[in-house]
Amino acid sequence: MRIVFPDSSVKEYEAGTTGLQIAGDISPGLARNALIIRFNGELMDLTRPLCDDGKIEILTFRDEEGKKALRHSCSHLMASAVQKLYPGTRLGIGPSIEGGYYYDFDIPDFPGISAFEDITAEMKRQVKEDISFIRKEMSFEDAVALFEDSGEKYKLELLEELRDAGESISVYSNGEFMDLCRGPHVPSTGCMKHFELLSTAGAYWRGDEKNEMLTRIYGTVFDSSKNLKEHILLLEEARKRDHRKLGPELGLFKIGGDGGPGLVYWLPAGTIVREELENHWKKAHVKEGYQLVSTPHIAPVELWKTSEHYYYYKDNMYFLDIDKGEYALKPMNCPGHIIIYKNSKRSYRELPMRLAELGMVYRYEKSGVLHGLMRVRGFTVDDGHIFCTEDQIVEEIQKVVRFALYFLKIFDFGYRIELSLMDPSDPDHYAGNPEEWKKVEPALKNALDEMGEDYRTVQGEAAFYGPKIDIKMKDALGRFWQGPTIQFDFNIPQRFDLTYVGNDGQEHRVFMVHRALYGSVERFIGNLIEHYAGNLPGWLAPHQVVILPITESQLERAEEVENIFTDLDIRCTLDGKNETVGYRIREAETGKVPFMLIIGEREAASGRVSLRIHGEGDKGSMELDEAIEIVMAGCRRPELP
RNA sequence: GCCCACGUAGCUCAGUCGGUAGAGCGCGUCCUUGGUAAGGACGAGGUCAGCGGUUCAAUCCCGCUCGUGGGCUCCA
Repeated sequence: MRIVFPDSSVKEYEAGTTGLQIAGDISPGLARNALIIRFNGELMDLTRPLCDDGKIEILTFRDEEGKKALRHSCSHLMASAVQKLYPGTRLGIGPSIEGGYYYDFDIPDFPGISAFEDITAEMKRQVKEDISFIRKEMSFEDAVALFEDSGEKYKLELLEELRDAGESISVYSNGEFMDLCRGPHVPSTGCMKHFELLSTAGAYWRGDEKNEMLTRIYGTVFDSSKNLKEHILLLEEARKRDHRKLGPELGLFKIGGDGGPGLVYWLPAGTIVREELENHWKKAHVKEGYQLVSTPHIAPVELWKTSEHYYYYKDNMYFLDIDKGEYALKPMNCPGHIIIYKNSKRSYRELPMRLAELGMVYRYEKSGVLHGLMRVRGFTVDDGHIFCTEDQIVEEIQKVVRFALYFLKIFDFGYRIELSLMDPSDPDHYAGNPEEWKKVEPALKNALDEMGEDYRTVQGEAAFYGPKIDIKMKDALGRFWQGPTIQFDFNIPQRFDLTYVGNDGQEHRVFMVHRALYGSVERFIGNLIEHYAGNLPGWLAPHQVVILPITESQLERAEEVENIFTDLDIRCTLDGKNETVGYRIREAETGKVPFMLIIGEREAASGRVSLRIHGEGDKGSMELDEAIEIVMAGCRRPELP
C-alpha cells in the first residue's frame, strides 16, 4: 500500500503494517514518542494494522490530538486503579480536558483525597507493567451484555445513545479493566510515566443537577517529568497569586463572613485601586465621546417587566416592597440608560449617543458558585450603551473594539477575539427582526475584518437578543479570562420602542449596543491581582512611596520629602516607626510598595535620598530630583486613548 | 442549590484518645537610635463559628444552622 507523509513523500508498505512500525521505519525516536496516528483524517491507534493507501500523520505529545489521547488514556489507567482498589465502583465518563483529564466515578465509601496515595501507587505499578491498550469492536447487543454483567449502569445509558445515533461500538481494555470508548488510545500504560492526581470534586452525572452526584478525580499527564514539573509549578504559582489570598493580605478587600456571602467590602487600600481604575475609565470614556450618567440601584418592577428581565432573569433578582409597589434591585444597568435615552425625542443628529456608567448591580448567585471577587452578588459593571443608526454600526463597533483593546494593552493582557453569531438552524430562538440580524451580523464581521484583527467565529453562541463580540484576555500565566464584551441588542429597542427622528422626518428604530470593558470592576481587579501577582503597576499601587528615616533625627527631613511627594500627587507615607530600617524595608517589600526612600544622616545633610525599588533592591544615593523623576515615571497614569 | 472537605486569637497554624487552650506573626508599652528583607523585653487578645443533643463534664462525640474552600451547574 502507498503511504503519503505530511511532507508529501510517498513510501510503499505491506498491507497490515501498523502506524508504530511506520514510525519506527522513520526513526526510533519517533517510534518512542509516537502516541497515535491520523490516517486519512481519522485518528487511530498506533497499533491498528493499516490496509489501504492513505495519508499518515504520526502524532506525539506536541500535537494537540496526541496530547488528548495520552490524557484520555491516563483517565483509563486511573479508572483501572480506582476500580481495582474500590470494587463496586461504577464508571461515568473520563475525558481529557485543558491541562489534564478527569474521570467521574460512583465509588462506594470513597475515602476522599487520602486515597490518592493508593491510587497513584497502583497506577505506577500498571505503568511499570506496561499493559497494552486493546481495541475491540462489537455489536450493540454484545456490548450491552458486557456492561450489564459488570453492572455499569452509566455505560448502558451511553450505549443507548450511541445506538440511537447509529454509531459503531468499540471497547478498550488495559489488563482487566475495560471501558466503552471511541479511542484512540496510546499503545500501552508505559506511555504514562509522568502523571499526577490533582484534586477531587463532586460532579453531576451528565452535568445535570437532577442526576446523582459522582466523584470526579482530576489528574494530569505529560510526556516528560520536566513538563509535568513545570505544569505543577504553574499550578503552584497560580495558587500563590490567588487574589483571595493576596487581596486581604495587602489590605485591599474583605468578602463575605459577617458582611454577607458574595458581598465585597473595599478597605482603604483597595478603594484607592478601584478609584484609580474608575477615574481612568471615566476620563477615557469622556474622551471617546461617551456621556457619563448615573442611575438608581432600584427600579419599579414594571420596568423589569418591560425589559423582560423580570420573566427570564427573575431567579437572579432581589425584590423589595416600597409603598404599594414592588421594586427590584437592578441586576443590569440597561433599563436605566433606556429611561435616559427616552427622556426626550431623539434626533439622528444626536447619534451615536454613547451613555456610560459604573453601575453597581446585584444578582442572586447560588451560594456554591461564589468565588472571591470573580463571582459575587453585588458588583460594578462598567456599562456603556451605544444608540446609533444602521450606517454607524460598523464604525461604532470598530471604535469599541479598539477602545477595549486599548484597555487590555494598558495592563499588558494578551487577548483572543470571538464573534458569536446566531444558530442558523434555529432562527426562532432569537428576538428581534430577522432582517436586522441579517444586516448586523455581516456588519460585525466586516468591522473585525477591516481592522485586521484575528478572530474566531462561533455559530450559535449569540445571546437570544443579539450577536456579540467577546474578547478573552490572557494573563501573565497564560490563563484566559472573560474580558470585554460587545453585544448587539435587538430586543430592548423593540420592547421599549426606542426611536430617533431621521433626516427624512420619520421615526426609525434605533440600533443599540451594550458593552463592558472591565466587565465587572471587582472581577477585573481580581484578574489584575493575579496577573501582576499583587505587584500592581505604580499608578494603581495603594502606597506608591514609603519614606524611611533611619533614626529619629531625620524625621524632620523625612516630613519635608513626604510633603514634596504629596504635593506631586504621589501617595506617600512616612514610616518613622521605632523599628530597624531592615524591618521597615521588609515590611514595605512584603507590602509591595513600589518605591522606598531611605533617609539617614548622610542624606539629610546633603539633601539627597537613597532609593530602593520593590523587587529590584537598593539603587543607591541620588539627588532628590532624580528620585522624584524615577518615582513620577513609575507612577505615571496610562495615556488616554 | 448539590457532592466532598474544612471552621481554634486580627493572620498562619499546634493541641485536647471528653476534664473550658498554645506557638509564631501582627497589635500595645518600654528598652534600643539602627544604613537596605525580621533588634530585645514585657503585655493585652479566644463563648475553640452558632444553636441544640449525648454526658457528672463538650472546643473535642452526634445533629442542625451559618460561613469558607474544591468542583458541578450558572455567570460579569
